[in-house]
Amino acid sequence: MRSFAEIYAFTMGHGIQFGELLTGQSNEVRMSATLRDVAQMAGVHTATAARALSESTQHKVALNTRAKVEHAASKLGYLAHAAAATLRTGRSGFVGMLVPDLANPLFAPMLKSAEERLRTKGWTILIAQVEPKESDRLTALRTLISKRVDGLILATSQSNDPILTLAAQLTIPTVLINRGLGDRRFPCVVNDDLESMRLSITHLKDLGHQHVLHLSGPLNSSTGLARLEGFKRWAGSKQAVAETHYFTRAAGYEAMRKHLLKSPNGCPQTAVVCGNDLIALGAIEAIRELGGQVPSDFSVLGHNDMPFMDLVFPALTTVHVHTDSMGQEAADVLIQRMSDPQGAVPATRLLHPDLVLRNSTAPPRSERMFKPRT
Amino acid sequence: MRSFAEIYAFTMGHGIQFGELLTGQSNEVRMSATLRDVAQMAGVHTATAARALSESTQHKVALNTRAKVEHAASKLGYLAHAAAATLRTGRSGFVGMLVPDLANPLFAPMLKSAEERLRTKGWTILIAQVEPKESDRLTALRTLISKRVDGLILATSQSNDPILTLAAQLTIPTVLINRGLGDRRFPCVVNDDLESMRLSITHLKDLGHQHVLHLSGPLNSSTGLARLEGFKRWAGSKQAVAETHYFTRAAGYEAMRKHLLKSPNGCPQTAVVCGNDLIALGAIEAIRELGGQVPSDFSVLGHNDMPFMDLVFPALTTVHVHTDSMGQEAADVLIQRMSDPQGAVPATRLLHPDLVLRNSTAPPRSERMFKPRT
DNA sequence: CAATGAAATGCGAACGTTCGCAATTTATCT
DNA sequence: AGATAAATTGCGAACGTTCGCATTTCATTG
Repeated sequence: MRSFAEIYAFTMGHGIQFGELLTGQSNEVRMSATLRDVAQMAGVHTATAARALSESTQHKVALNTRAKVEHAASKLGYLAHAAAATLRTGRSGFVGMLVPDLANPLFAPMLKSAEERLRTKGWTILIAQVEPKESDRLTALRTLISKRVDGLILATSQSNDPILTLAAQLTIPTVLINRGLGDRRFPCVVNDDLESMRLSITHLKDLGHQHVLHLSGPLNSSTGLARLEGFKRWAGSKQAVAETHYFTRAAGYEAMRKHLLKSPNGCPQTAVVCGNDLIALGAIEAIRELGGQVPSDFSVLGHNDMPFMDLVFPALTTVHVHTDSMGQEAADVLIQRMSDPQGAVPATRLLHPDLVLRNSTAPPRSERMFKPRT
Repeated sequence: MRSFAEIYAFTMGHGIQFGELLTGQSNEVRMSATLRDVAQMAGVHTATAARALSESTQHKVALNTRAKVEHAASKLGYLAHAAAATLRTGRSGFVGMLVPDLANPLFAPMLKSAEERLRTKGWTILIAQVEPKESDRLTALRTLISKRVDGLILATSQSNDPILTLAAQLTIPTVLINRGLGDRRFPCVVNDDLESMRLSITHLKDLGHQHVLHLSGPLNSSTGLARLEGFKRWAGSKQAVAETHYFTRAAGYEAMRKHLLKSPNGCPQTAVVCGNDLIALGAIEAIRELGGQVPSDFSVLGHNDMPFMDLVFPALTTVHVHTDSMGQEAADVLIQRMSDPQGAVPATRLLHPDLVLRNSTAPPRSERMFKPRT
């Protein structure tokens, strides 16, 4: 434990000065100096102290009073009580962010870049991870509302999600991220999934593939839906499609396995376009387990280009989604909406994806059918 | 846009009833019914309404008044104003979490599991990502303090971090996670890095390795330091060590490259024990670039077992750190401290790591020296 | 120097909740 | 029934900030 003197010298050097408030004995700081204390010490009224301390109002204060107040504030280690300000102003400085799964590496860059952007502008992120269960999602949202968030970033909305309705009703500035393309009520920041699929399918056609399977994600998610539409649009509606119920490795594994095992004559498809990278990883596992090789027996295409997809084996050909720009743009749009809630709802921002060629795609195999080993 | 009736029916079905408050015209909800509104509607005093609505006090209220109040509350879509409660009680229901880098996959599971645990107990996580810069870290912490967080989870502390001193001075319940082993002021939840190193070194010795290189992480982090100590302890202090200045792929690449190029007669080491998985991935890249193979020329051991380390090539032998239990335990300890701030500081919790054998380690090569291709 | 306007400060009420205490109602017991 | 205790409710102040408005101080000008 440092000595009192050391701590004092230390905090001084960082603009915090507890000296006057340390109770000599216990080395403990009085928890919170209030604005009144500061004002008293500076010999001014609380309102004046408040004005001196707030960026936006300090021009209304004489220079030397401001100095007095600032000195007192730092001497006392004054930190404004945010809750009191919130109560008075109605603004909290919070932005609520709802994500389905924090461990999903897809969301990390979004959260990171959004947080950065918002923090520099003075907002703090309240994070809420939400279950698939509808009532839980509503509860989570209500909690955030009761904290009086100034805005919301929703990365969790299924198509027709009740929480969207609630957010709309409460007229809280809201941005949908990675979901909800086409929702008229909110600005959205999404990847251009149609373009993604165009890139994917074009790539496969160039390689010579004729029969392609789409392992779509859950179709009650706007992402899953959009990618399926893109697939149909560019690959044609006669191509095979299997829905996975989650965007997970396990779901991809299951769906691929089931598909390979269901056709008695073997599988005609030579390539698999997946709703996301995790599904692709699962699909690769299933293919291997049933005696196939990637890419020689099946080309596998991922989607999103999560971290480390360049290091898996085989390095996954996938569509890079700019999740970092996504978080950033979402933050920007939200900041705009929070500053001017009356303004028109900004148009959806479509982010251009990039195809990343790696080693999980190749020309189709020569045999027409692939028969799984059993 | 849905019709008013639809929305009404919908929200009803989810326990929210805006009916009475929708201004017929604009379809807009009056932003917030207050406790006074609820009390008025129920024909009771605000205090009674408050008692009826709070879990902990509703036993003090007659059954039918409680019903009246609850009915009014749901009818009005009442949501308590958290800031007001905070102002009055001093409790915020917030836990602040400081992490160095949200995009680092190591922290995702910690955040996820901590959030889950805390949410079920009624806390909301305030997230703050902090720069390496000292003054920024202090600013971030001060922001959290001003929000009146009930507790702190710090995943960011370097050894001797000034923010620790600040947290200690303010006597805010605090838990260190993944860092800070041995700090007497706070409970810590950390991996047993000594044990990790024991497992790693034993494994390499069993394979027959004699000369081992340690690519340590930055030594101003307690993690880097602890692992280096473990390395020295189990491998002996005569073994080679190189410090990387960050826990990143790039830093691992640089350090490994530099090490391989610096010895004119070639490199005697046959195995590399890395401070974390990212460093290991970088090291592998460097080895490959200079004409080496993993594991035939060098065995490479990671640490942490981040997501997807089973899928990289070669699948990385590494030490699995139970980051999810870490988040959970940190949350539990913190909850305990928040409920009883006077209680004794709980002992450090050491989590047992597990060695995960995969394909990046093998018996040492036969040639004594490895000469990089230039 | 008085008059005028601008700049600086003071005043005090609100924001919505909770909590100790007092007052009231209801139940319990002799 | 009357007295006592217990359960229920009301009352009102406080938490710390901000903001409109009133007041004071200061500089400027005819």
